Amino acid sequence: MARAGLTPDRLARAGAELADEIGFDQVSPSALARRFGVQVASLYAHVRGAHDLRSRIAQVALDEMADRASEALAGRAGRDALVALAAVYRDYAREHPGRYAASQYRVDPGSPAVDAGRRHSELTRAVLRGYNLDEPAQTDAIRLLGSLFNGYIGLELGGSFAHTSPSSDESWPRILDAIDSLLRNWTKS
Amino acid sequence: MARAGLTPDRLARAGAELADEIGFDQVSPSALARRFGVQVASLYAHVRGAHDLRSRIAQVALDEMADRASEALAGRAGRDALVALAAVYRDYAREHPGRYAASQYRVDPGSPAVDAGRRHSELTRAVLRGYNLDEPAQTDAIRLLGSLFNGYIGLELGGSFAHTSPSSDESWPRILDAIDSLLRNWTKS
DNA sequence: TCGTTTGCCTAAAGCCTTTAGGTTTGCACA
DNA sequence: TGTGCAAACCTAAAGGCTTTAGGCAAACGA
Repeated sequence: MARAGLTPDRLARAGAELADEIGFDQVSPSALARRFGVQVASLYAHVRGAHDLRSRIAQVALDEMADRASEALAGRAGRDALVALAAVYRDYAREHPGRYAASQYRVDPGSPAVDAGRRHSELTRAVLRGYNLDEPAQTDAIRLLGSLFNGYIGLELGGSFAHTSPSSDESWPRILDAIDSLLRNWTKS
Repeated sequence: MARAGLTPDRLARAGAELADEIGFDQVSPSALARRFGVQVASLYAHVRGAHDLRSRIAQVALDEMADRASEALAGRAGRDALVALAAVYRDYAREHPGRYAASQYRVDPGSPAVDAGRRHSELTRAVLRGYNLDEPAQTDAIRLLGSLFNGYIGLELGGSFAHTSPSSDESWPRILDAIDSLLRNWTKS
């Protein structure tokens, strides 16, 4: 009987692919074992259980997004950086809806995903360097941007903006323009 | 054997309470039957299945929030209305985390929850009357506000803003101030 | 070559969802 | 006051998912 070569990492990566195909909340030890042609119980040697598996997939997604964001922000500042960061998240969510859903998975404190969260904060902070905000406005702005991106993508993926005009693609850049202007004039608000 | 007096409505309402107690995704036909002291199969006479049950709970939550918002907006305009609407959503989410989670449940097109969604849009549109935006900026602004509220509450409930200063309670009004200013100057952006 | 570790297996318990079909309850109406 | 009927609730059962326990065999070091 040839071995499948399972490792926690390969499981997480395959789980991420599976999430994009069948939806994150359909991903389970059971579904993943099927994909590897392996008995369900075999997964439990590599992963503590369903929750652990999903957390690892979340981690994969958060890391991938942070990597993309890092790359996109290199050499950009101000409005350019803002638009680029926004595009990274939105594009990632559209290319990989399952992984994006995974990134929203409630992960328990102490997990490495908390660090990934911090990494995303820092990337947003980098964007804000172009706007010269001082504390606490900078933290407020990080929260605003995080909320807006998450919220917009969530609603868009949920279909809230479909079947209404203007299209979501048209609204998005105009909203970013408005936010750019807001950030440039934050103190004067 | 005394009857429990089940109806689709009572099930949805009890499901909403249960969601606040044990978390929305723990709510299931099985859990609800336990609470009513009834066999699981009995629920299937009133509700088509787990998905239908959760959709009905989502509906309850969306309606309750819209009712509160309606009341809160009466007699308010401009910044007051904005702050009041934001408070309705945020307070509801904190008082009823399970119900709030339910309101995010992906509901299929054609369901009455779609109308509830429209009702929320209209309430946001009412807030914007105080800012004199014309189309398509008004739709953009509705989407911005919806995204921001949903996003902020989601992150806050997920603990993303805990353990960092300033507290979420401090950031929130400042963010609303910034948004108020943004809306007042939208065209000039 | 042999032992040991490790990877994957079978088996089984316990939970959940859903369907099928039976019994009882209580209301409408004679 | 009885009687019939629709509904409400029940038992039974199939099938899926998660998790634990213990067994066989493959790979690897000595």
